[in-house]
Amino acid sequence: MTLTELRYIIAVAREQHFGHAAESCFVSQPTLSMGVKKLEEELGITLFERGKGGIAPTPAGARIIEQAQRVLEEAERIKQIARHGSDPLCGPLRVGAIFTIGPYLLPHLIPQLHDTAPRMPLQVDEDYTAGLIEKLKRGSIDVAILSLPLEEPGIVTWPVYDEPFVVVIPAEHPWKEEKQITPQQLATEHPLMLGPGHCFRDQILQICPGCIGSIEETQGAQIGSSLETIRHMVASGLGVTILPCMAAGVEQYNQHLITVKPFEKPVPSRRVALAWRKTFHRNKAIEAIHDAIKNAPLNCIERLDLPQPVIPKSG
Amino acid sequence: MTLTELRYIIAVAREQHFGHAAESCFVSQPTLSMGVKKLEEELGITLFERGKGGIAPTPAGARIIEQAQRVLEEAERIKQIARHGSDPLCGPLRVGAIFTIGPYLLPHLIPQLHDTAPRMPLQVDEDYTAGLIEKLKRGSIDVAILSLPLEEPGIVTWPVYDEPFVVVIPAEHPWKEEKQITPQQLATEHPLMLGPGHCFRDQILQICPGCIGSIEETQGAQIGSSLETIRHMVASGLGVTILPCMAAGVEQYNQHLITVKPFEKPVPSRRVALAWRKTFHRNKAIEAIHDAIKNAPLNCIERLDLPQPVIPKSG
DNA sequence: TTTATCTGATAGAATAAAACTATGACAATA
DNA sequence: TATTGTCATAGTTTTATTCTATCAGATAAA
Repeated sequence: MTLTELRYIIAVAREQHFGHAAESCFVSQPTLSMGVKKLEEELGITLFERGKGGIAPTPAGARIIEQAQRVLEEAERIKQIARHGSDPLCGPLRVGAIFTIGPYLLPHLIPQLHDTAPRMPLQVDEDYTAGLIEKLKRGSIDVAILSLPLEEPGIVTWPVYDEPFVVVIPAEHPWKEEKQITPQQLATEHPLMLGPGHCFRDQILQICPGCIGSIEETQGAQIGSSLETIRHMVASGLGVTILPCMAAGVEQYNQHLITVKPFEKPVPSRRVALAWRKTFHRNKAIEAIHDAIKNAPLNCIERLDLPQPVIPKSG
Repeated sequence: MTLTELRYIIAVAREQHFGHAAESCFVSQPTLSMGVKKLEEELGITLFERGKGGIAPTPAGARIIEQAQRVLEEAERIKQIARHGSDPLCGPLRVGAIFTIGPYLLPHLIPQLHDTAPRMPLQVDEDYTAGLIEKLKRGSIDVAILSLPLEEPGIVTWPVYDEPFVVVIPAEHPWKEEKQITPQQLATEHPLMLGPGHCFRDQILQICPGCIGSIEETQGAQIGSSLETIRHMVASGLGVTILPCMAAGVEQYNQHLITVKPFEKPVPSRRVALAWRKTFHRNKAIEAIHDAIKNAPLNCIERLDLPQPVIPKSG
């Protein structure tokens, strides 16, 4: 597979005509035909249906043409970087975040970064911790926002803030007069939880080992697929739950249906950190994310204000 | 520039040694050296500092190596598509959304899609309408979520829901006893607005032409960079504003500081639609997004339930 | 200092790939 | 049936890539 071949198939898809496509690529028609054929042979599939009524991409061909366009676009960006220098705040940054942080934190970051790094659009990817680590290593994302602890060779972490957990109960729950809740109390109530894979689920089980009993009972539909779902389940009176404080924000339409209660001290919390490859060199970009979080209008978290870890030169 | 050359520079960056890099690429050392040199000449910059103490990428070189990795990763995905067929619900989907929709809608979509299309991770990109259109056309995103009207050659739109606007005022505002607000009333209060470029700003001005007077007065710091900022400004008593209903959800920490009032009928609203290239063929993926919105637990919007527009074969 | 040893760069030949021109096969149209 | 337009194939030329062999500079050991 070569970039030239990819340009050929894109031209064919655009022009729907081998001759015209060849012309637009400044090569002869047989050259282009051979290029397309060679790629088809390498991939082992037909990309274009050459029949009566002109040229049409096969279903798989259409996908591959889209993908080819991406490849060329990414390749073009190499030339841009070469031309416009290496300002780390220029060019998109791929940020991954775990499901239980992304939707609550990122909306506050994006406007901030719009001011501090206007030439650095964020591309957001939400996944489980395990998926983010794999994507980081593959180079598929640049930075991950996730929950500590994390020990991974080749990955640096920078703790940013601690996020306390809170207890969320239906408005008409027996605990509605309680000031604080203890983990022991919770164990008796079978709190609703996320499914396996979410690190937040494991954190709940660590705080409140008694909750383990509720897993069997909440198998299937009772296990929420997202914190939003779980909050709706609480609002519907299906049970109580533990949420990170940023996820406890009450939507307008059910603000009278749920009640948020703090934990008794010591308040359980999770430590949220940025993570990136040691070989990633846009430190200024990482710093921009960090500072955006620092300045975000969020009042329930406890910022840590640590210096950015310095990566010693390997070799 | 060739994919081979990109593989070479990645290998050099990884091995920090031309000879070892050549070995890992199964070519001779001079071949690899020449390839690197050729790429450096084409780009017009030095990628690696060859000096005492081994090989180190230059700042721009480091960026380019990262980018090269992305190019190869995207290229690799072509082979995957060829192997694993063309299931439209398999493989990442790049979704763009305007700033005033993304943060409020997407968090509800992601868990839905996690169930209905688990093998289709979303990659989210937030931008202005103009930026989204350009990215759509470039093939940099696959689908955009934006506000109508939109007439753009080569782009199809599918209206999904109408989102009413609401008026948001500080809790201790003179209007706190009003049941409904009229556009005429608003014009007297100089509502806070987003900066130019946001289509939501233009929509406000259309509903309430009297608001135009406030632009001069609110120039500079008074213009919010995001709806979140504006909401905080309202909570601080700096003024009133108009928000799309989904953005009016009250955060826990200021739920006593702001009040939401409906508009007098006819309630102004915006029509939100999906938009994609006519040449984009993953209709099932578009449908999955549409259905996820349809089933999202959002009660203030009015779903339209139209059929997906059929794109006639061009030719 | 001298001498191995290791680094990456260079030169010229051999090989492989890609491009061209010319032509062929097939289908739709006049 | 002839014509036109389509894309595929053949054979040749040109270009690019890769190889082996060798060089020049730096470093470490004798």
